[in-house]
Amino acid sequence: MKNILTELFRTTSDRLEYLKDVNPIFNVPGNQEHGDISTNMAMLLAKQLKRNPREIAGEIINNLIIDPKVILKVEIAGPGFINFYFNPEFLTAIIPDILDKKENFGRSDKYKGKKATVEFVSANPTGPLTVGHGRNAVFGDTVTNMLEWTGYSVDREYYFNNAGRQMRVLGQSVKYRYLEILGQEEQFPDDHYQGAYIKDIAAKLYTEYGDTLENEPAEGRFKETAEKEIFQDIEGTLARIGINFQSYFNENSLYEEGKIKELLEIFKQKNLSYEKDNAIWLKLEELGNDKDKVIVKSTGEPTYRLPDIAYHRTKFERNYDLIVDVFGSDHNATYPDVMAGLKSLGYETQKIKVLIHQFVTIMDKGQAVKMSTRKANFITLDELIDEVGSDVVRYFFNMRSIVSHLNFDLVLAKTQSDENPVFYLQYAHARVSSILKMTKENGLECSSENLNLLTGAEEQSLLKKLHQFSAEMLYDSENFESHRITAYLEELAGLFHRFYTNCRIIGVEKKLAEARIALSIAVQTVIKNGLTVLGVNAPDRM
RNA sequence: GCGCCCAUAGUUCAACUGGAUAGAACGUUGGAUUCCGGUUCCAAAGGUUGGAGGUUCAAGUCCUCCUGGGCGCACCA
Repeated sequence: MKNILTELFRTTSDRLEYLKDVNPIFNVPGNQEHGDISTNMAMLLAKQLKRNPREIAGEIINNLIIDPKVILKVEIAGPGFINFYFNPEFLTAIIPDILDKKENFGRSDKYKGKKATVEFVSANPTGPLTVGHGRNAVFGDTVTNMLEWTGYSVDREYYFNNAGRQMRVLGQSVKYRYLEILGQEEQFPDDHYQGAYIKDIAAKLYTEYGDTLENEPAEGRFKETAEKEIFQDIEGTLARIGINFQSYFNENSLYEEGKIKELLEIFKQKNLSYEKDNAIWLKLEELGNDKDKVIVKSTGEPTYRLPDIAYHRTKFERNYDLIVDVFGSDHNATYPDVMAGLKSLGYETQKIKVLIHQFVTIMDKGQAVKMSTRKANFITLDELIDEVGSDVVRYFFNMRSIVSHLNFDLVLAKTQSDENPVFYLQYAHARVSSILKMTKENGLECSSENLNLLTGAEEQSLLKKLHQFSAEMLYDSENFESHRITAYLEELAGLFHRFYTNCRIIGVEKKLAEARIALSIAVQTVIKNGLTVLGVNAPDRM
């Protein structure tokens, strides 16, 4: 509907000069009395033209060439809104469109030919994924789906570092546990990884090698085995919620390919770095940030900033049109340094979109579940999936805007009733399948022949909602807001249940029944497409 | 102390470049259903949008200050 109006105003701007300067915004009013679509543009123009908004609105309406088959009525309301009412017959045209496009309905080719990369999860292999990683993983994957839905070709990328202090500690932790098995009880250091998975890895090494590793360094087989095992575990967990990465980018490769050295050289040549106290500093203050930061420690080891900048350089070199980074809020202070560094090198940093999500609190019976990674009393993502299943995990993590904290209610997540929105949605989808089965037994088919019979209030509301789907998907994708999809789907499912309660299919006249079947299938298709983008299953029976 | 984010109904959250009477779900209370799935539907009650100023024809939304919370302030990542 919005597209039609946009086109209408574009042609009208030939006659009204001032329409050329305004970007028309169309809204779906919350109140039905305000029409199907409304625009506030007359009010916006009022200021720059210094004229009465209602007068401008009248002038605009007089210049619109309206096809009565499409738009039934246009009116001026309130301080100067222009409200459009669509022709019910036009609204039904969405049904054959949906039935025709099926699983592709709602896609757009706006960004066809564009390439994007989405970096997410990016947890180093020091332990199993936590629920915090879960939000990152699900959101990142959904963003990828949304981008694909608008035409982008997208790579999912997982960036990790298997060198450095964290990993050394990991190897040592495993060795401690291994020596414990050999009977050498030593004080397990407080700052080492205490999770049970460390003991499992140590036990596995013992089973395989007996006591022959006693004198091996922690850096060797202990660390390597731990990394391998943990990565397998992480990949397994991600696969359970339908996430598969196209690429795992190892920080190490930046060193091996000389990218770090090269970057350091460039900073030096451009006079963006300097030496002080035996370390190399990046002139971030000069670049508009808080203060200068160390990029190479006095020990000769780079800090995370240098490889991070080098890593993002490779993203530019790989010619992505859009570079998305999904981070937890604990990273909110680190990325500005990286951005400043890249900008100083002349990269178009506006291509980078950093999405910061807030943390997750697990609520069980009204109580927040306390979590500490070191003490290993955190809930792993795997355990959460065991508890509630993949669909609920994916849906709940997508349900809220990433800027707000997420309360994950375990009790609610486990209930299979209307309290749980996932089941409400999946039920609506399954219900259509059930209807189709029943109607078939009654000799009824799906038909788009008599859609003009769909004039009831419930039917009209559903049709209008279906019209919004494509625009909603595009908007959500462009704004990286997957939670709006869940809100849309819940509204659609609600309208469907209402329709179903009030509009019978079996027992009414055949033409009407078959039109209603077509509408039901259209609704089912849209629910399924929305759920697919969210990564949630749409079952035919429950 | 400094930086980023947040504060909306009893609870969890929406509110589309600032728009019309701030919406929904759950919970609560009351009701419907001889039905194509009782995992459904309808209705009611529930709000000074944390507080105080400001900008605007119009502010939950923008600006300033205050209060309360999350995250971060390393030659860790």
